[in-house]
Amino acid sequence: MEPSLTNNQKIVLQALEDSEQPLGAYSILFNIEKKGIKSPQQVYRALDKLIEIGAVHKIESLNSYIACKHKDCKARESTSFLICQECQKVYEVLESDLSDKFVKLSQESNFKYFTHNLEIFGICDLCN
Amino acid sequence: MEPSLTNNQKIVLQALEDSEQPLGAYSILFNIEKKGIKSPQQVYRALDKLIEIGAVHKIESLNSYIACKHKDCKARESTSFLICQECQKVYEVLESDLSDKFVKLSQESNFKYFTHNLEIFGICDLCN
DNA sequence: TCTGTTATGTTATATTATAACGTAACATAT
DNA sequence: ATATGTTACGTTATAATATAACATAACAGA
Repeated sequence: MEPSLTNNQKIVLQALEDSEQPLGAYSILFNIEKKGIKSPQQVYRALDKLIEIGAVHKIESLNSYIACKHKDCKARESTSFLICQECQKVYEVLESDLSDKFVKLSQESNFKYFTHNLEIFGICDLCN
Repeated sequence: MEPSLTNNQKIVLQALEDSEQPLGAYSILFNIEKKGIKSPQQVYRALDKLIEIGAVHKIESLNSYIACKHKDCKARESTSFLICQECQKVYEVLESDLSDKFVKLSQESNFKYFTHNLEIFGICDLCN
């Protein structure tokens, strides 16, 4: 079942969905001040929840956030991205065999795999 | 040929080498204040250079840094880590076929691979 | 209605990172 | 040896990212 979003969460999510690029928290805040959101806290709280339910992912190396384009995304914790260094767009990769690969890789070090974060940088189709 | 390090760079690198866990920049600063390092700038500058020559890597999701244990590390840009959620230790993975895998993965989206950052979270051998 | 839980608003502060400026150290070309 | 370019250094200030802490509101279920 779909979790219902609060007003603030909807506003933050909408801001991310309207953006081609990932947005930082303060950039989101700036975009939605006209809608009554006044403090970083409100943004970060909404982001926390949206990330928890998989509607938003964080790009760690950019300290930025994107709306997930996939319905009911399973990437609550593990995420894989292609990040274009030219246009800044982020493409989420959904490859279940990636996790398999990482499980195996981990095992070689007797490491118990839980989650992963993969960020691939390069040039996207459109910019090439 | 080995690039020679300046005094500040040596001090920062030593702090990281002495640590079992990755350290944040301000944590490094705290550790080496007694050696005359007084400002974040000095730490960040040293880190920039150390990262550039491959002696130090940044763990993006932790905003922290580790000394590379490999001689003349080739991971100037692409890095792969196993991060233990129990003891916080970070193990660097050197698998050249990872890059190959990511190149192929990228190609499927007509994306031109440059570099990557992989962070795998789980439990290490010692903590298991 | 009481109570527990979740969301909200708000102020303040912590944490991480860079900008900007002036000076020093040093290599090397004249 | 000195002028010049480059790299490093020291220092102060500030930007950018994220969380703490506290009071209040909204709401569901016992």
